[in-house]
Amino acid sequence: MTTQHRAEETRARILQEAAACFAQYGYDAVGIAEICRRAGVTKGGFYHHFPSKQALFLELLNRWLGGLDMQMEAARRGATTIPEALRQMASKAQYVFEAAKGQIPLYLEFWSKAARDPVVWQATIEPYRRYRDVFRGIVEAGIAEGSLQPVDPERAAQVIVALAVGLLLQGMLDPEGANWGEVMKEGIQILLSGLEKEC
Amino acid sequence: MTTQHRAEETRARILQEAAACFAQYGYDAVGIAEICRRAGVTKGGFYHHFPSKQALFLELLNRWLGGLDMQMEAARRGATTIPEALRQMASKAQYVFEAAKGQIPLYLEFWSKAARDPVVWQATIEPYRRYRDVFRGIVEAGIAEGSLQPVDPERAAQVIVALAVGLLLQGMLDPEGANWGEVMKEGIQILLSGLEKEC
DNA sequence: CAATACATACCGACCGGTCGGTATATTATG
DNA sequence: CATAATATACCGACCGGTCGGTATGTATTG
Repeated sequence: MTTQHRAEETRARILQEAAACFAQYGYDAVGIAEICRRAGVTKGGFYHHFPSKQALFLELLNRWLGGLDMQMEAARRGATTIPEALRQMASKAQYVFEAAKGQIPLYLEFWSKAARDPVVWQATIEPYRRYRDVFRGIVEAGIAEGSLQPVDPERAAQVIVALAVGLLLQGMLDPEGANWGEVMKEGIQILLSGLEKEC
Repeated sequence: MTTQHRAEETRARILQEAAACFAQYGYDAVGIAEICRRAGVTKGGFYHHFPSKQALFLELLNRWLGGLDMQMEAARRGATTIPEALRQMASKAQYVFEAAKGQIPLYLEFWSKAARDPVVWQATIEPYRRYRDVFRGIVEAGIAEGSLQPVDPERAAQVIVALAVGLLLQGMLDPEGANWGEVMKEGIQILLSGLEKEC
């Protein structure tokens, strides 16, 4: 096996263990030493792969956001009408919830840091605005194709994003409190009842 | 001035400055020393009033939650029909957003800690479940009085809370990105369009 | 004088990051 | 093909500094 490949594996192990540590204890609470211990590397090895603790954190953030992007793209492409697309996204969300079970605290960690650190903020706010724009485009398309009522697309998009984010948070605080994927579908359903043109 | 009164003022100053510090820098990033400096007290003084940093944090949390309770109670009492009550709460939210402007990161800090610390979690989850129950009761009442469609009250309540929480988060990440109070009203409006019985 | 409300001085643990060094793989050279 | 030169991957001791918390002193008040 090439050293290059081995290095990639080490790097991946660090990322994986770091994600677990951050999710469990929080960014500040977990030290580099602990991550190194769990990943089977020493501090020297760690700082060979990452210039700082924050850089490691940012890489985790970007990987997560990249995954979300792909999920959303796929859901939209696979649908014919706009309400259909939204419903499919809601269904996808169920899978996201399932996959993200113990990791949601990590996402909360992202947001918490974003509120303070300008660099993290930039990395967070940019895709978040992208999502809002995507949904605004979707709502606009829905209005154009006549399947949605002529609401303010910007506002509607904000509401949709808010619903998704809010459910993520509830899922974090009370993971066993409900089938959050189902609640997401129900929520989108209620929103669509108010948005769809068919009364 | 009595010493008792002076002590209360010192205590209040510590709480106030601590809230500002936590909101600005985050729980972990700000040290006791900084809070003391800004409050014009020394460490000895601080630990005379609070047994620990976490105790201070919990007191701030409880004060915030208590305030929310009162706002919601008032909104419900002042309305005749259920949709009316929800709309009024949405309007109140606008005021909450305004008042909480720079403090929302602090609330995020609460949630972030709640995901980890069992004590903070208990203090957070309990009123949060209370809110969900309140909204479930409201939706049930709305169905009973015939102003809302017969949806699952539990789910509807979860959706409402999710919307509120999500908007809080958006308001934190991008305070100047929108008039979040207005978006809240719009969101409740859309939800009600889907929930109200009038088609 | 007793109790309250602070101030001062200090402790020990810990943490992010650095640095000199080593072992192994890769490449260049003769 | 052998070997020298270099780059990569990683080690682990160490450092400056910070932080939550404590022990003890002192001034004020009832």
